[in-house]
Amino acid sequence: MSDATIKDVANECGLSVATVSRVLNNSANVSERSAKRVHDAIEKLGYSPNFLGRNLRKRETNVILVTMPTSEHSFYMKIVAGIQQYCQPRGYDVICASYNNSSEVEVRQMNMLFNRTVDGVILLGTSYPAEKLNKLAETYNIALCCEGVEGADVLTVVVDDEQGGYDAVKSLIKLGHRRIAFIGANDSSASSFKRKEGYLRALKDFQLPVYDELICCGTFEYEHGGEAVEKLMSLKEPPTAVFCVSDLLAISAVHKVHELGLEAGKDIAVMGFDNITMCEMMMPSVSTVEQPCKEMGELVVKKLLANISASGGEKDNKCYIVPHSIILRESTFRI
Amino acid sequence: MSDATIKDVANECGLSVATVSRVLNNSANVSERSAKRVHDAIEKLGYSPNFLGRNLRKRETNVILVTMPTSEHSFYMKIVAGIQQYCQPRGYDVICASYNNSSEVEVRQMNMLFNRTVDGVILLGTSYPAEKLNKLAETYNIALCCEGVEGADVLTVVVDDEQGGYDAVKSLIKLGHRRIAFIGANDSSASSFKRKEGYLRALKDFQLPVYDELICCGTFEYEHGGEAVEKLMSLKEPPTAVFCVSDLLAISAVHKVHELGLEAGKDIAVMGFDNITMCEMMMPSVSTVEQPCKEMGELVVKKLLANISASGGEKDNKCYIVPHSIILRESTFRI
DNA sequence: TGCACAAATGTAACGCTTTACATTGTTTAT
DNA sequence: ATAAACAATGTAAAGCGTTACATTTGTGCA
Repeated sequence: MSDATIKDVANECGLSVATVSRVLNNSANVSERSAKRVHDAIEKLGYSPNFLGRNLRKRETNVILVTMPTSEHSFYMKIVAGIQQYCQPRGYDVICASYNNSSEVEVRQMNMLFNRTVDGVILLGTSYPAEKLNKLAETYNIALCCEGVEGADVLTVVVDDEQGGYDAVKSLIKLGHRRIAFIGANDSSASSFKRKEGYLRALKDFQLPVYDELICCGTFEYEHGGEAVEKLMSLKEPPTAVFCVSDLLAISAVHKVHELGLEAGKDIAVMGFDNITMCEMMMPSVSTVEQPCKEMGELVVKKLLANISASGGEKDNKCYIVPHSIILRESTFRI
Repeated sequence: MSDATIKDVANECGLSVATVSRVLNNSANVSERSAKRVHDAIEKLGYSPNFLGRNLRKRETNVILVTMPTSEHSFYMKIVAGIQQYCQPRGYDVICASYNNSSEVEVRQMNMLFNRTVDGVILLGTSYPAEKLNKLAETYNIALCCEGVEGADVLTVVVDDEQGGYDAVKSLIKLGHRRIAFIGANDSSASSFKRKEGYLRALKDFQLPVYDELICCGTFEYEHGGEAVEKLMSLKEPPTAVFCVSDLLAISAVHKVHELGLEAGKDIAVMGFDNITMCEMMMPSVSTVEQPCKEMGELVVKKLLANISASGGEKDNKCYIVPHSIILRESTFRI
């Protein structure tokens, strides 16, 4: 079964391959009778068109690739869900590939773009520098989502990270906190850097001093959250609140707080960023800055598909900012 | 840049396309000098081979598809990580697609197999019945992982679900529990059904009575865990322990217990299945039956690739059982 | 020097589908 | 009745690489 080609179908029903192809693509100008004969033959032979041939001819694959630093993070998967939701009714397939934080693997995966295996790529984070991305965008259809790259004139969908950080810290201040710590990755991550900027601006706006010992820059790795908290709580004057640039770090922090015999949401307020599912499952549940993942996914792929269709010249390479929102849960409290 | 074809490269360097192709595939019998000329031309033109052409000719794509009911479950992603780890050094790419529990979407995704977009598929759960799978396996390279299908003679990698359930319940019994509840999906899920069988066998083995009111079959949805616990705890004689067929259900249960003002690991023991990352992050951390995800992923894809290579006849369609293990954490306790 | 053989390169068919263009058969308008 | 328009179908090229087979070039040995 099903190594049949369109030619076999044509022979089977006594029509030409062109007519069979027309039926397959339901083009105009094919008689009822022929259509039926073709369908019968397809049924009989268990024929399924070979997309390699079709795509080669059409110079398109109707497949969008989503790459991400790691697939073991539900945040990315939420975005993928949004992308899929938009693609499905439009005849596009979505495939994901995680490069496990290896830029080497990322480069390999981008080959799917170069060798025409996919029509476009959405990068949820990347190790490519801006110039490289700009160059790629000239020839191919690419987009960034949730992690922008400074200086990249590439279609991008992100929240306002700086403002998000600002709002998070502001909400902590409004709850009465004065000594607020920061736990983030290092500054080479655009989003972490910007969220820190927001943190600093909020302190400044509310005339709170910046204490260097309260600023913990490390990585996005889970462990870093706990380690930072350990350090913070051993200070002679520990913070009463901590803003983490990701929920994963926040959860790690909450955990460590508990391990230290303290209670998040009572002894120290913890705030994250992203609003991953786990925030609600934690006890205490974790306050955070929500990124509208589904909407971001839908928006970025909508724009990307538009670029793909508008194969002639003028591509949209704007940066779209989507609104974030503050979600207060049990891990924060009024002082 | 890079709409160059192999022909352009051939013209550029004054050699035939055959020679260029040989260089590209580093076949034997091509002179140093020619190789260099080809590489220079490729560099100059920014050429990247079109895989649609190549794959069409070679009748292979070197891509493996992994389908799953939902991508928002870290358990699946752990398996994918194992699959990727095995594939990467062997020149295969891995792509994932979630069908969001819609069999319609699943069917659509399987088209990638029929239309030769991928060389093989690994199904982490499926809505296909056994006969259908058997038929597919005749023509295509498919494998099941973590969720087997009764009666499907298809390459499969799973843990012994029945024994896993047995061992989980046995460990609860050893901790002194006598009234042990069961929270699972309905019996149409093979894994849930088997884990229940194991639960029942353990009760029988240790001469404990089966109480129907302690058996809660519903779905794999998060909410079901909490609802079941609510029901269980309102019984005149509530259980002292509960075995859940998945960690997600267990976590939901732990949550509800907390909401009811009780404490998991103290007032009631909760045990899950899978050992997803979240188990360790919970407070209390959740006891569970570990499935060796990475190993399962590696094994299933190893066998699948072997089948793909052995294109002639004798395919391996055995069912491989990998060992599970019991992990006791804070959510269980000695009574 | 000439022959046998190996290495390097080229030619062209093939894989599968789509589609511009050509052809045949019908219908409509004049 | 005849030309014109149209619907249905067919023919063959094109899309890009791979590879069996053919050809050319080069090497080693008698």
